[in-house]
Amino acid sequence: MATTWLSASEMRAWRNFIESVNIMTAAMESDLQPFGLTFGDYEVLVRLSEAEDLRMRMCDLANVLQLSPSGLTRRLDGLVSTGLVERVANPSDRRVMFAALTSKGHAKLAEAAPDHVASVRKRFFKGLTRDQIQELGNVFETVRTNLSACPR
Amino acid sequence: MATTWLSASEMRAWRNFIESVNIMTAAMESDLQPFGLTFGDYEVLVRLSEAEDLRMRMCDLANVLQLSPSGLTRRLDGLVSTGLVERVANPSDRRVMFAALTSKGHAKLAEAAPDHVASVRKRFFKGLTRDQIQELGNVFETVRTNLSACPR
DNA sequence: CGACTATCCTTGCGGTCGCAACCTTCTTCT
DNA sequence: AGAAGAAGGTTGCGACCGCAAGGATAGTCG
Repeated sequence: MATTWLSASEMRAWRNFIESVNIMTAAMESDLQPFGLTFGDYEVLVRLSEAEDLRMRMCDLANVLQLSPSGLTRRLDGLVSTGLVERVANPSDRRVMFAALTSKGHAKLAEAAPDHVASVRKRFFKGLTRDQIQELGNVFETVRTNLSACPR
Repeated sequence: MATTWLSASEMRAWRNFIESVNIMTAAMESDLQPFGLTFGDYEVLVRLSEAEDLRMRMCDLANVLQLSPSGLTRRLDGLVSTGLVERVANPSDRRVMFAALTSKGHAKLAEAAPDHVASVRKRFFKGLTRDQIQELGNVFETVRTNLSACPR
C-alpha cells in the first residue's frame, strides 16, 4: 500500500478542519436557537425558498440535505407543526409529497437570515483574506465533486 | 449594519463547505462501520492513544471532543462495554474519573487506522494540491483559533 | 390486461446526544 | 472547623436520526 499515515501537512489540515467543524456547528446551532430553529430546519427553509414555486418533492429534498427518508419526514413534522412548511399532495403522482414553504415560513426565514449571515461571518470568514475565501470555494468544490463521484 | 448577505465568493465557499461536510461525515461514518466503530468512538480512541499514560479525565476529554458531560458518559458506556476503554478512579481527587485506553482498545485503533487514513485521503484530500492542503491548514487554524476566542 | 418491480413516504424501533436535576467530592472563606 | 460554593460525573427525559418493514402508487413487460 502507499503511505500508512498522514503527512504533517495533511495532519494539520485534517485536525484543524475537524475541530473547526465540531466547534462551529455547535456555535451556529446556538446562534439559531433564539429563532426557535435548528440548523437543519434553517437548511430546509433555505432550500425551499430557492426552489421553483417554493416547494420540493420530499425525496429531492432528502437528497440535497443528505438525509434519510425517515429523517426528513420527522424534520418536516416539526416544521409543519409550527406552520413554517406544509405538505402538499401531488395529483399527477400520488406517491409524491411536496414540502412547501408557507408565508409564515418565508417570514421566519427573512427574520432569521441576517443573524444567521452574521453568524457565518463571525464563526467562519472572520480573519480570512479575500484570496483565502476564494481558494476555499475552489477546494470544497473539488471535494464536493469528488465525493459525489465516489460510490459511498 | 454592514452587508446583509454573503458575497458571491463567500456564498460559494460556504455552500460547498457545508455540503462537503454533510456528505463526507456520512461517508466516513460508513467507512468505519466494518470495524464496529463510530466516528465519535474513533476520536475517543485517538485522543486517548495520544494522551499521557493513555488516559484522560472525563471533563478534559469532553472539552476536546466538544461533547456535553452526559454525552461523553454515554459514549464511554459503549466503549467500556466492548472493552476498548475502561474507567479508572483517581485516588487523589475522587470526583474525577479517568477514561483509559485498554490494550484491546489500542489494538482496535491500530486495526482501524490504516483504513481510516485511506478514507480521509479518498474523501477529503483526493484531487487537492500540496499548496491547497497547506493553505487549508492555515485557514482552519485561523478559524479554530477564532472560534476558541469567541464566547460562543 | 395482469403480475412484477420500482419509487415514494411513513411508522416502529433502537442508538446517540443535550439539558436540567442530582449526588459526591474538593476548595474557599470566615 | 464549618458553611457556602465550585467542579466532576451520572441519570431521567425529550429531541433527532438511521435502518428495516410496511403500504400505497406508478411504471414495465409478457
